[in-house]
Amino acid sequence: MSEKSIQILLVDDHAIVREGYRSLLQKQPNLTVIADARDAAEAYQNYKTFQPDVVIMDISMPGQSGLEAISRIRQYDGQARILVFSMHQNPSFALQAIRAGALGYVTKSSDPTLLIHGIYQVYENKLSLSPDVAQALAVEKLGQDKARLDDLTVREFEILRLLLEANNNQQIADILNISPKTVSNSHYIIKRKLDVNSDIELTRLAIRMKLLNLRDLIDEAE
Amino acid sequence: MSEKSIQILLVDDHAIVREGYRSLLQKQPNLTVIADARDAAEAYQNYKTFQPDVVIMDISMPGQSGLEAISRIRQYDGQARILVFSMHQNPSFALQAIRAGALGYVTKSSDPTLLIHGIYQVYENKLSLSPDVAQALAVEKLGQDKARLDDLTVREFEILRLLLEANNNQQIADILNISPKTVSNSHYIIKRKLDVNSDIELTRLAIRMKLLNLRDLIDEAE
DNA sequence: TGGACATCGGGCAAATATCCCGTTAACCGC
DNA sequence: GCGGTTAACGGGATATTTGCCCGATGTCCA
Repeated sequence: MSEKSIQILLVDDHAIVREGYRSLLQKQPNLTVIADARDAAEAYQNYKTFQPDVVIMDISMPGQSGLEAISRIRQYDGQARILVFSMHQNPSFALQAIRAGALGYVTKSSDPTLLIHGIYQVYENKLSLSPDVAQALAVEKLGQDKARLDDLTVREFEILRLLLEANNNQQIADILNISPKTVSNSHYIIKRKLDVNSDIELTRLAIRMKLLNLRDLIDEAE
Repeated sequence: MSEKSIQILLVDDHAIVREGYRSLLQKQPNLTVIADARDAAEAYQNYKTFQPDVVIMDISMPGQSGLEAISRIRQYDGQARILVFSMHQNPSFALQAIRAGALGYVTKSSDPTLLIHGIYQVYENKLSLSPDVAQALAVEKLGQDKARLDDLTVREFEILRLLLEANNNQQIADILNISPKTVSNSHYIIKRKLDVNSDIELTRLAIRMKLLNLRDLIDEAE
């Protein structure tokens, strides 16, 4: 055990979840939560201010996503150690998070000890994936449908996510601070890479790939 | 202030979130967490065992849903006071929860004080909705959402169905022996009648309305 | 230092969307 | 049968988007 405590920055948009982290992590003598943040911009600011050892990040946040925050933090500090703690078991999310610069990916439905373990792993610059995601990623290698999704760059994936939330090009441009023309170009590239000819096909594909959360779409319980 | 503490049963499948509840609620002198549960069956059992004053319930759980748990608990005890604490801002979820027998619905992104406030409200058998959901529900009432599909003519409905099967305008024109221009016009009218402004929104709406059979799209079960 | 990639956006022709309009035909109550 | 109503069809005109190209810049890495 090291004498020095690991300094942690928490990023999650839900107050109750931040509260849970704090309570859980405080039981670990070697872990100290020194700051938290509720969105990508605040995460970046607080990273610069507090220089934490490890960042714990939820990637499903409204507006600018966790992926964006990961990229920006890693751009500022190539040594930043980021552990994603996400509700998505979909391995494509994990893959994109790792590509954006995360070192770890643990699902929220995992046992809390896995989160603790992941923090120590990431602190030592080791990759850490929770078993469910690791297995899903392994299985996925065998499939071909998902391979196309993995052809997307991190940025394209981000734009796809925003498109699926029914933002138009201008809104996405505003969120990402880029030109609508770039969004439009990416939109086209995404469709070409995914081999679809229309937004309807794109949306159907996204549902099959579980990029779109059905629970958000469906009113009645099944 | 009452002398007696309010006894609470927590239901959530995420350990980290249960931890957050405990930490948050323990700070309130009048609230005591006497039990928790991680799924619908356990919630029902523990309700019978502990007879809590208020149940705090997450409705997005794997397997049997929170809505089901609400129904069963209310069937067992028509006086049960249940507060749903959910990540979904979609007012339809709130509506269904209330219909199932919940007395309150607070979103997880709300300020934590709203949860505390909601608990006291529900304890006194008062309805409690967080402002974001209340507003969304109100807006929905004014609207339109359900009957809009009925505004479509038979022909428009037919064209919509073909569009959703990922046919383009020319293919539909060939199938129906009409001009592509007519298909294009109908496509536009459909979007206007359904009040959407992109095909992505159109597809999402179609899924909500169950025009698109999810089973046709999704191979694996959730 | 050179090569592979990612990101960003301009250009431009082709296609489509959007909103208007008129025509035809069917149905319905009286 | 006769107005009234509504559905179906599709042309015209313009605004907007799409599809595909291109080059500029930045980053990572061997």
